Amino acid sequence: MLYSLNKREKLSNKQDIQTLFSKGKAFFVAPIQLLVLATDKKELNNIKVGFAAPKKKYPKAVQRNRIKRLCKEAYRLQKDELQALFNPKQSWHIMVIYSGKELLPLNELQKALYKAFKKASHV
RNA sequence: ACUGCAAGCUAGACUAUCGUCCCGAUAACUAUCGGGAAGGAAAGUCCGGACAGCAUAGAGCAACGCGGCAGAUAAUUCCUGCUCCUGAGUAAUUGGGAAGCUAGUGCCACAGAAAAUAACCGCCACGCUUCGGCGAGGUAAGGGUGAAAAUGUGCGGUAAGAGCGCACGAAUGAAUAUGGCAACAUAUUGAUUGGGUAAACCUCGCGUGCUGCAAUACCAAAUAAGUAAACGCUUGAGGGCUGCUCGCCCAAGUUUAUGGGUAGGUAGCAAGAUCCUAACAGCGAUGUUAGGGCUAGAUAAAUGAUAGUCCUCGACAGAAUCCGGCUUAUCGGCUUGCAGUAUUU
RNA sequence: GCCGCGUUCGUCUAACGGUUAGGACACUAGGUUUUCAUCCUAGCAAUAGGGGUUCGAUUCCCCUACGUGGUA
Repeated sequence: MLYSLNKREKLSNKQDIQTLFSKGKAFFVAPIQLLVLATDKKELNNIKVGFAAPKKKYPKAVQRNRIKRLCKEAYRLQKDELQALFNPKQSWHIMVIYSGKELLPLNELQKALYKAFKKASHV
């Protein structure tokens, strides 16, 4: 339970993603770009996350899968600390987009993700 | 042993911890247990099918594809084997293609007399002559151009020449015999010889109805109302109807713009032209029989991370309806057969 | 996923199967000018890659690579 990341904690509605991309606020820290949107929907988990990699920078499916897996792992291992940064009264939709030129190893990716979340939570 | 050619196989292994998706059971709303979880190309979408929807009285045209023979298959233009032509290679082997220019039309730049009913310079006899040639013919041996110039060489023949005749060849299609299921090959006979190009238009033969799982079916919601314009109401607008035409059927409203609105779920969807092993038939593609297995099924989309050990230190790369082929990418490793070179026996 | 279209100098483009692949802008050199700009002259520079048909391919055919559009 502590380190889990299953279907309920991921963005799974097509319309939610559309509104997130059109109305969400964007933050850029190092290789990671975040899209954050506060919603009024009442759900069990207060944070829903999605992961993405741009097709223009990574044309091969293997590369995109690799990026998304590493990002998921980095989020999963420090989920409690990241979730504590956001207001638990609202529910949040967050999209994590990796737009760096080269792949980072996992421990550096964790630090970068934490920095990005911290910046987004301040605003 | 080295270099190469062809065919095929493989695509790091194991342990521990945390985590993802699906199925089943127990719980009952998020847990536990058990089972399963990417490829040889999953890729490109170049072909062929399955499956689904729509269409289909019938006829013609158009469009597209293919074109040696036989086999194999659910099916094909792919595949397998063979025949012929041609390019590469010392060879094993391998790339390309194969109906019809004697149905018609077009094109063949530059050069050259002429690029297709051949005659510029030549050669030849005849007539005239002011002896320089001129006229009306015959001829295609010689000349140079070009990618290509009217079957090559020799002898005979002739005014000069010419397949005009002969000998030896070349090419084409025909008949007969032999071999082969056939394409075709070999031999003999007699015949003919006026270019190339159909991956030029085209002709002949054969094949193809169209669209594609974002197909399609069901549930829920919606496609509304209003306004404006055009055409029409049996003298037929429009639709069925698809590339077009004929033809057939239905027909009183139809089309466009504006306006405002939907896009969620379930099935399709994983037991099949199925996979593995063995035997048999066949040169092979492939087929038959026996035994065993159930082996991904998501919908923002699942296989990862960390630590350790070993080795040859790990390439290209990620399923989205499913199969058969082709093509392309690929670090290496292994097996079999064959060719060439060198050495030894 | 399925179905189409395209690729020519650094950029935008032209071409009947037949020249040394043409033009404009840009770049380089020279000239004109006291100098710069304008103008004039010359130069540089391309058929996406591979194979085939043909006497000869930018053009015709096949394969590959890349780009791009449609389809809810």
